[in-house]
Amino acid sequence: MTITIKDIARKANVSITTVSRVINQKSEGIGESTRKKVLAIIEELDYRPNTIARSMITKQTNTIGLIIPDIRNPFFPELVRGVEDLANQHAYNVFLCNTDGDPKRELEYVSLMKEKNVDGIIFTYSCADTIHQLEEIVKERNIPLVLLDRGVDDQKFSGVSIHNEKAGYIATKHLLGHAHTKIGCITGPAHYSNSKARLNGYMKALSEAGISFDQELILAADYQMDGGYQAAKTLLSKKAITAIFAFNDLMAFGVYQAAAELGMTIPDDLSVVGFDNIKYNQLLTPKLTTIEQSVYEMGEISAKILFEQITQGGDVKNKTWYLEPSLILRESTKILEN
Amino acid sequence: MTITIKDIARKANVSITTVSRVINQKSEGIGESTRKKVLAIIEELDYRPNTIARSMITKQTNTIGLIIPDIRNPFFPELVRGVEDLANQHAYNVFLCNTDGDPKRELEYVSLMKEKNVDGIIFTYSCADTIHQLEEIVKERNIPLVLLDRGVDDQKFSGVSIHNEKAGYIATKHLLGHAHTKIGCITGPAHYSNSKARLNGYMKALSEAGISFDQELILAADYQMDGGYQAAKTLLSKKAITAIFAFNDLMAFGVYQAAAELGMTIPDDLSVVGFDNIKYNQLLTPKLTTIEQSVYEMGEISAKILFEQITQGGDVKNKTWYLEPSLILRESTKILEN
DNA sequence: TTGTAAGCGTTATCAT
DNA sequence: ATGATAACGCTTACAA
Repeated sequence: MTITIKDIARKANVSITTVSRVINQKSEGIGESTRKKVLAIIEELDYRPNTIARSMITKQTNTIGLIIPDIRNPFFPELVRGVEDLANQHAYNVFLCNTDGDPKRELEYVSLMKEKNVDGIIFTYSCADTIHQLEEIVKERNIPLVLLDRGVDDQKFSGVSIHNEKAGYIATKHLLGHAHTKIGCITGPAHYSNSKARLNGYMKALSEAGISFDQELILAADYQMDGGYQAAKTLLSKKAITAIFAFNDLMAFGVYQAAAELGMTIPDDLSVVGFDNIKYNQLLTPKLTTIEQSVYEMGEISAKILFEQITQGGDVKNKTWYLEPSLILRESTKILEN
Repeated sequence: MTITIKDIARKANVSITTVSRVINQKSEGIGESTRKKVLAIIEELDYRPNTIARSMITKQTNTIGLIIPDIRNPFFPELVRGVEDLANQHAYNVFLCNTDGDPKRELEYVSLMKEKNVDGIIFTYSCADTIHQLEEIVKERNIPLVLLDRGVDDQKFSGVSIHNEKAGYIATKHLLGHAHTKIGCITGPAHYSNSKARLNGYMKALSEAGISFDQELILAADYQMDGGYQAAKTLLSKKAITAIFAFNDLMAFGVYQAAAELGMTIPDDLSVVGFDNIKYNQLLTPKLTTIEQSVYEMGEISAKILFEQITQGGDVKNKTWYLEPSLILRESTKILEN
């Protein structure tokens, strides 16, 4: 038998109300002697309050849901850890949910989290449609939700993201500064807001430099290594490209493979810029120049915003937070000679 | 206001018992007409039962705890995904907990999970002491627990792990087969059971080959990249080593770095075998020969065992499951010439 | 086939 | 300073 507040009360010769009071540190109105007595018995019996019963009344579970596409994508472990660490500091636990970016599963998990009565949700969604239904599901019970990395620009929810347009701009500028003008671009899925914003940055840099935009240099892929590989092969075969900007590191890895197959040397024949600064990408030869995202921090901030919403209860104004991107210079880019 | 079973009952003109029955698919004793009526109203009001209230009675939360050292260690995402996928199939959610291998946090999380009334725990612990206190904490309430990757040999709990000794044996055998006799060994922390077992395999292969064991060729590190780097530097400076067996890929990456710094070429001057077959380690040049662990599968199996224990309720016999290791031949090992 | 009522382990309200 | 008791939303005997 698990031991309950009743057992403590009985053994201490007090009411369960009193026990409840000492448990919850209600300082007012508790005799010092009884408090000590109760505490001693709690200790002795190693009693832990049943959080479920407590939740029933308080409507609080000290639990949040973290919904992401796939923890195996090396972008996410850092982020998850940032969230979990902050949650842990607040005595919260986190449910981890993998959707694979499937709209159906995304919505299912949101509903599931609601059923589990989480106090809040942190969500990286993939499908643009999701957000509409999301509003409906979430708003009815007014459960705090923070959007992560994607779709934060709508301002319908709070959100945290890197400043993607600026990042795209910086990366492209770097390549332009190295005399490249034929810059291939491997984007993420066309409907991802982060991919769109990065592309805007790319185009802005180009137009500032007075270089006309060539649609044929742009190819959308899937943020996966193999997608990057395929796109690079296509890109490199049909155009005289001297540089490629891949919208994430995974796809940049694919570019490396394609280049190797085509007998091109990086950075001599081809400059490459990635995005994310995934750990261990410095294992590549040559090391990848890339845009840094402080992913751990992103997780932390999203959790911080979520907890603000949770504690302030409901009708806080949405916050959108943009992290500053920075370019990590390594060895995969080079000034174009000829 | 959130809508409850009462609302449904009232609107359907039935008792809450009846509603409860149709929710829980108790087929017996429900009139087809009432069932339909109730179902319609549930649909109409988009009613979801409160899982918390349900848990209070059933003592089941459909939730498991997954306690690991650090999701950022590339070994774990695969594993976590394996667990989560299987959990999801069973309509379970998983709490993710990162301990950093800190004994205090390990125990804290176990207690926390107990307080959250999880139906079971999957646990990768680091500290050998942990397991004793673990028994006490867990056994009292008889909560199903499956050990992962480490410490499974004690048979005090169910567990899943690769057959580490065999793996160590295979890796060493491979190197011996390539005429290497001075084989350096970078192990994990000395008290980790998986590291010990791998070392046993190493020694077994050596002794079978009639090669005397040299303690100086063995160096313990921390399963981290930098630890591998440091160990390799020490190892390579003091002995004429022609091959290194690193007990995980991360440390093997460190070996690559050390070799590069010392002007050694892999595999010409040094053969390297890793362990884990982490994704993207094929990005290395040359690609790393390593021991494959089916980590995703490991996660799945652990969850499978856990669910068996959960459904069979308590006093099932502990199961220990060993996965077969296999050697992935790539480019980092070479027959020793001279 | 359906309903009444007890109970799960807490917290919150109102007395005392 | 302390206690009775209702309430949280559900499941489950037991009755009808």
